[in-house]
Amino acid sequence: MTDPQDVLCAHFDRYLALDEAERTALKERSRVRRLKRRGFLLQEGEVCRSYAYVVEGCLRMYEMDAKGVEHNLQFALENEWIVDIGSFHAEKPSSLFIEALEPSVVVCIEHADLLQLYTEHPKFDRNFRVIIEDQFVELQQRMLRRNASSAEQRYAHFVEQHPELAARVPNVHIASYLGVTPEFLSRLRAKTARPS
Amino acid sequence: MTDPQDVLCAHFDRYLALDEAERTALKERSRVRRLKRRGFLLQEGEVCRSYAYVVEGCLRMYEMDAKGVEHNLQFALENEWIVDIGSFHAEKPSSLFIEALEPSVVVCIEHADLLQLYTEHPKFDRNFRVIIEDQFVELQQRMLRRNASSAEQRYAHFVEQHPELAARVPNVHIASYLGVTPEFLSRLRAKTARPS
DNA sequence: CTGAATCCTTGATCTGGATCAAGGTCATTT
DNA sequence: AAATGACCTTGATCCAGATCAAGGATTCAG
Repeated sequence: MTDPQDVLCAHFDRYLALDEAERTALKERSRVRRLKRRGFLLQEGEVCRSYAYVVEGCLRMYEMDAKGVEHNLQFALENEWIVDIGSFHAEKPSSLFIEALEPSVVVCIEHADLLQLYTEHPKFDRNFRVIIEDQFVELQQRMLRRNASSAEQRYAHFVEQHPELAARVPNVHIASYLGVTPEFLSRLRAKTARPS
Repeated sequence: MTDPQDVLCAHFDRYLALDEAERTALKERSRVRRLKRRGFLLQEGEVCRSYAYVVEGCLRMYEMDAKGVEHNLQFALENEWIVDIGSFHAEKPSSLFIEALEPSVVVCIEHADLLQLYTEHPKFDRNFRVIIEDQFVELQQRMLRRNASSAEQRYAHFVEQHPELAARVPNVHIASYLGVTPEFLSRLRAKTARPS
């Protein structure tokens, strides 16, 4: 049960549980990858070839702007998915990077394999639909917060909702995710820690 | 072919085309609603009961904050979907409003009906998965722009990508969607219109 | 053990965009 | 034909957060 692919199967069982055939197909059509800290799963200009499920570790997906500044779009901890869906489906070059923040283990499904899974076992259509819907809802709420709340409120909310990330990920990356500079986040932290 | 439900069927044909049985099921399980300008499809506190496809008109989805300020999350023109997916699937009260900005015609699918469609015709799982994926990718890009670009750049991009909306929707709403005040958007417009 | 990344912090200053206030133009209602 | 309200604009002022600059604390490679 510590086998990465079994972990992935168990993950799907939290949605519409898989039967034996689906489980086998999933294992055949996925593969385990290990990344060292700072290793890239995707770099700007490449096509995003795999839909990745994190079994262990922590990754981030970000874009680099014209000035070389990075903007974090998403983190993925254990049991979360990470992929540039646009690039993956269109098989077009991505503008994003996916980097491991810790030594990580992911289970990858490539484009052709996922299509096979979809057509041979429609349950995957269903499960991936639900997975994406959940991510979509979260992203919508994040967008609303970005427009409706101050940096201070956004940071407080982040720490409350993602204590795990707040503890494991450097503040520079959290700042970028929240849309503020690391300096300003540092000041916010100083303020809320000791409102003496 | 000017029948709203036929328009909806035609829309699905752009993904995995529907067969006769699916088409019939879809028509049975959806219903047409007409909204006058300023009419609400959803109000804060209600459960979002319908997945809505816009056949004619224009709607917006927004949240109202503690100070009574509105924050636009999404617009929907002809051939676009609008729904609070979180509320819809969990059948929990929404914090959002969906309002018609023009007299509009929408085709609505209610929760129980959509579940029926999903289980009786797995193709709907597929099609709705793809529809959501596309919306998700757009929202991700919007999130990145929100963090990486200035208000001026975001507005320019909006006008370029959504000339239709820029023409049909009052600037107050565009400002809110972009995350700036109407006053500031007005100044941006004045600047770019005549850099004399 | 040592130099060099990373990461965090703090200060001084600057600015994009908010806020407050007022006036102007239409369109819709009565 | 007023009158209300929706929408846009412009000015004056203010502030949240950026930028620039420097220093300290860990961690890590050689």
